[in-house]
Amino acid sequence: MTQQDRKTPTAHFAEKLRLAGLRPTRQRVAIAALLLDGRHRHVTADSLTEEITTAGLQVSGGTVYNTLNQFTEAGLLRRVMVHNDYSLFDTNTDHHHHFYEAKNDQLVDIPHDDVILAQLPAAPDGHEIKAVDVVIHIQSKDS
Amino acid sequence: MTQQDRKTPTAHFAEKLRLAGLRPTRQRVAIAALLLDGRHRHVTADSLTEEITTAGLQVSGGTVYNTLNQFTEAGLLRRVMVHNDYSLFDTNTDHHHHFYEAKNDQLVDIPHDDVILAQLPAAPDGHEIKAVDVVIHIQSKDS
DNA sequence: TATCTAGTTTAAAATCATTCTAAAGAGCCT
DNA sequence: AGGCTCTTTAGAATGATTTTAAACTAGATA
Repeated sequence: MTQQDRKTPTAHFAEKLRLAGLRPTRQRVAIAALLLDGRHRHVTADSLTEEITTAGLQVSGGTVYNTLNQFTEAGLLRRVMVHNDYSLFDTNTDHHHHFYEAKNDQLVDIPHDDVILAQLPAAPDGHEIKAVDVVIHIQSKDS
Repeated sequence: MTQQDRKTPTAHFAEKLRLAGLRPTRQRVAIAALLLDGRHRHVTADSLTEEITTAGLQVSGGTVYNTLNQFTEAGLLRRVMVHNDYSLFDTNTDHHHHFYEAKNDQLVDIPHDDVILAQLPAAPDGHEIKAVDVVIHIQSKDS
């Protein structure tokens, strides 16, 4: 982040959205400021709504869902698939994998280098590989 | 499958359910006969209901869901996580991975040996690895 | 075989995340 | 400022899944 960015944080995120092909509306900039600040974490529509409220902001429920989907579509967020109960989004879009503990619905990042895929199958004819997701399901030893 | 199994298919599946700790009710045996015959495929609550109907059987919707969950819990089926729209179950519980094409919601098995994980991280303290799922997202080259 | 009881099934209602709707509002180009 | 399109909004709608309470059944026991 440059000094100029620090002076006008809103402009920084607005620009980021523009680059992603998204019109920087008040709501999108606000959500971008919360989610795209570089911190790596996992959010849900619900947890994000809570953050927004806590921050004293106001965004309708539908818009929270729309924004989360649009950010994901634009590559600003990444959807993580570990269960079917609700959607999880990862603010870290770099290539990395996850530990998942079902019991506590806990998701933990695994550094990129800690998983080595020595061999992958070729994609079926006419197809190409877009992404490889590794989810390591774990559980408490005493359970 | 032994010759005796062939003579009394119902008894075969009833036994299988008992071994899994599930009381072999009419409904569970019927569903087991459809899903646990050794064929490897992916089903949803919906597609299973259709199969049941086609077979001229009758099982309530709630029971289809319950049974799918119980079979999964018992290790007779495996839940596959590729999207949040509805649950997918794999009749192949052996260790293997998947190709997934989001556009057509198409899931394809990858033979066990075609993926080699040369290195895995240690599970977080106090935890152990229960399963490792690899999903390779693919897409049509011309899209 | 009749009886009992805990576990199951059922249809219907309830839940809950998510999407859709139509109307009001806001970027942004000229 | 004007205008056109994209967004937001509140609320309704959707749809998969779970829950409910009552009717039923597998399997053990007498």
